[in-house]
Amino acid sequence: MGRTPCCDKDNVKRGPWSPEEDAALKSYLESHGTGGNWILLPKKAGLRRCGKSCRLRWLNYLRPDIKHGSFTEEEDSIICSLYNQMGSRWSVIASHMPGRTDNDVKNYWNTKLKKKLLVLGGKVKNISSKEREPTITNNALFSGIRKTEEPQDPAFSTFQPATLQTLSDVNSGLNAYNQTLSLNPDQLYSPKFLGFSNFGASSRRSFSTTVSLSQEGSSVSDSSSIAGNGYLDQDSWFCMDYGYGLAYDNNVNYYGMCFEKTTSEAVPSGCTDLGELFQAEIYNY
DNA sequence: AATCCTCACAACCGCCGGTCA
DNA sequence: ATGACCGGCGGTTGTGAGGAT
Repeated sequence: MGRTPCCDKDNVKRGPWSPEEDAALKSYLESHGTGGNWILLPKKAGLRRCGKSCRLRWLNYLRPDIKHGSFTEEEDSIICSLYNQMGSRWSVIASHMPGRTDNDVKNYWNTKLKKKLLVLGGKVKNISSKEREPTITNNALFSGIRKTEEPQDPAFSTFQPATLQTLSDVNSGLNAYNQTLSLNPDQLYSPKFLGFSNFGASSRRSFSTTVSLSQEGSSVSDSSSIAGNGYLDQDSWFCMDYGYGLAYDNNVNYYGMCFEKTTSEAVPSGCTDLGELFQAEIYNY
């Protein structure tokens, strides 16, 4: 026994809404509201549509406060960061972006952002403290990681499945990190994550980046103080919280950040949660 | 010009949780 | 306590436009 359907599927119109239907729905809602019942609404409004369909059309398209048009880089960063924190809770993510609907955000993620980010080939799994074994490479954790496209840069054609070690056994210090991570306050959207930008440029890798950090990752917030020349070349690593990141340059060429091996070298001073810190290799996407 | 392919986005489907009789 | 109903949500599919061949 399934649930009773919300409407008679044989007698309702489906598919794209016509301008006339839009006008009828909008007119009715503006003068009467929903009346607390979407199921009865189409009949009252003279529409041969399912109530759910009316609700969706209104919420996702007809509502006056809907923002149409392209997503901004700021919105990109918000989506990526919140997705990193909470996963596919699109309605919650959309609630942080006035004028955007959960459907908008979901579609945008699925059609654009995910492709740009999924160099990882899958969502990065969180690692419990139990799974963290200092200095032990844990291939299994990242067995699913792979590039989704051949790298543009021949230098990265030898991509190997990612491996991972924690940094929990390394000493604190600055010497391993000779790249500048300039913190851009404009990208600080939430206490729960930070934006790093303006890595500077090498001849091959010019980009700024927004790195999503979990709450614990706030411990790396002073990474901007890392001494360096502002350049990140193809062999460079940088330290970030567990998660994944989005990087893009001024031409909106996206890079993925693949968490990979760690080093016995030091992490920046101020990184207090070493168990959460890994290194990421950056790949062209 | 015709066909195929890709992409973006709108729309649908089915499940879940809250509410209420 | 139970079941029906409804709204909300996330996953998935459908559709049309535009580009490539």
